[in-house]
Formats: sequence, C-alpha cells, structure tokens
Amino acid sequence: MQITSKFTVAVHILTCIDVFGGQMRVTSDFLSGSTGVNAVIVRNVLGQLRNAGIVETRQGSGGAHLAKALDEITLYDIYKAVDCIDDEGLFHFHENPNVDCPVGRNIHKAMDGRLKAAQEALENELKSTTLAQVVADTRKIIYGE
Amino acid sequence: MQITSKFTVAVHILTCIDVFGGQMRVTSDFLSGSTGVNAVIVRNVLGQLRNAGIVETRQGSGGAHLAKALDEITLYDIYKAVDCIDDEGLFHFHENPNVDCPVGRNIHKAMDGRLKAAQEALENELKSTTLAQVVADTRKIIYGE
DNA sequence: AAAGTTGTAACTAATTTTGTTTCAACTTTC
DNA sequence: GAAAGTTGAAACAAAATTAGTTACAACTTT
Repeated sequence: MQITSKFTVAVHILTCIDVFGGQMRVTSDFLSGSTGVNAVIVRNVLGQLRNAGIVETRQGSGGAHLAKALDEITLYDIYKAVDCIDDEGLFHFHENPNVDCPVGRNIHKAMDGRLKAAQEALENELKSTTLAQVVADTRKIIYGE
Repeated sequence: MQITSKFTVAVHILTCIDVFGGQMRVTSDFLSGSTGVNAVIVRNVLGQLRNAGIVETRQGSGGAHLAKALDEITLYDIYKAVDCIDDEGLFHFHENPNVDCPVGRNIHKAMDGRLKAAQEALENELKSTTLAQVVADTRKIIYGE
C-alpha cells in the first residue's frame, strides 16, 4: 500500500514552478517532461492544486503560477489537495463484520479513536513542513550551499 | 488510498482469540464468521501473525492461540506483521523523473527525509498502543464498565 | 479410518491507479 | 481574425493491487 504518487508529483510540480517560473513558462508539457508523468495527469493534479488555491492556471495563456507564498503551503495542504486519503480515513475496516458477534459488533468502535490518532500524527507532521523547506533543500542540492 | 484491511482484520482476529479463546476453539472458520472475511484470507493473516511470533497455530488440531501477552503486542507489531507498507515506504515516488532536469534529478532526495519523518510519526503512534488497550476497550463496550 | 482443520498454490473478480485519446474553450501572436 | 499553442475535461484503456475462491495435500484428534 502506498499513498498515490500524485502527492510527490504535486510537490515536484510546485518545486518546478518556483525554480523555473522566473525564466520560462511552466506548462503542463514542460512539467510532464520533468516529472515523467503524462501531461493529462499533470493537468489533473494542477486542477486539484488550483481548486485548493495553491496555484493559478488559465486556459490558453499557459504556464502555472503559485497562488501563495512558499512558506504558506504545507505538505499537508498538498496532501489534502490531491486527495491522498478519502473520508473513510487512512485505515480500512472490512465491510461485513458479523453483528451477531459481540467482537464483530464493537471492534470498529474500539479501534477507531486510536487509528484516528495515528493518522493525525502523520498529518501533523505533514502540517509542520512547508514547501519553502523542500524547495530550499532542493536548491541547496542543485546549486550547492 | 487506504491501508489494507488485513490490518484491522488482524486486530479483530487477535481480539477474538483473547475474548473467546477460553471458551472454545477459535478456528479460521469461526474467525471468518466473526470478521466476514474469507476463511482462506483469515488463514493467510494468521500465517503472517505466526511468522511474526504473535500467534501459534498448528495443522490439524485447530484453534489459534496468542504467543505473547496482550500488553506485549503493539499495533505496530501487527502492522508490520501483515505488511501494510512495503520497503518503498508509505509515500510513492513516480518512477521516471527526468534526470536531465535539475529538479527531476534531486527532488526525491530533497523530500525523502521529511516523508520518512511523517511515516515515523504514524508508526510511533502505533507503537505506543498495545492490543491490551484495544481489547480492554472492546470488553468495556461489550460487558460495560 | 473418519472428520475436521491448517497451509498453500493457482486462479478469478473487483477495485484502484495511471495512462491515453480526443476535442472544445481560451489566449496570444502574427 | 486566423494560426499556433495551451488548458480543462470526458471517455476510454491498461496496469497494478487487493480481496475472494477453489482445490487439495498435510496434519491431529477421536
């Protein structure tokens, strides 16, 4: 089980928009070239980021732009934007426990809070890191200290 | 994206073994009835739990038993036993980033540590809760305070 | 020996994820 | 205002993953 690659692709895309945005038009085609992901998928991801208010794109003109400062975008914002985890939560309960069994009837409730806490631990960690940090690290690796 | 239901099924199974183990033989068939999961899947899960040293089962005789005390089994042990997350980690990187692009070449490394930290936050939370707690909560709901 | 059980392999079905094709709508430039 | 290049989105296809099923050998107990 893995979280959809759309998440890391989205981070990649946003990093490209910041790094290359000053010099050129960052189109879905260019981003497809850098990420290795199909251009339509890139446009889908950009659409989700746009709906979340993270980027701005326009039909025709081409080129995506950040709609927020880098340090105002957390990894959690991106994770939510691309819908990594649905409303059911990170953990998956089997659909048909036997309600005639006292354990089957109650185990969901007994586990739920603890599993939510685990998911929140993950999400809080993502909330604590911003795109600014990731981009800074990327630039460091590219251009040196 | 959700973590395989084998995880919550495994917790369900282990809870049943503890709750019903005194009174009856807890077979894969019985567990299939309580969980609503196919008996072969139950046996697969039991096999993984056995490999991890969490339960004991034997061909022929039937009935699974815990191999450890409830408070020595954490949710993390179960999560590892049923292989929720493979060696690649929780987050999934796309396979074909463009190595000719400075971002494509380096973004993986730039993100990796932070994503590992998020995964560890999740796993540490799972390490902090034991099956004893889950079973106690389940018993409370079943039998009251 | 018979009945019931586990362990495992091979196969099927369902679901999810990713990729592809296609084209209308829009913007810019010539 | 026509041409070129781009986004947005729908419909479809392919690949991968997850869960279920069938079948049967190996084992234990009665």
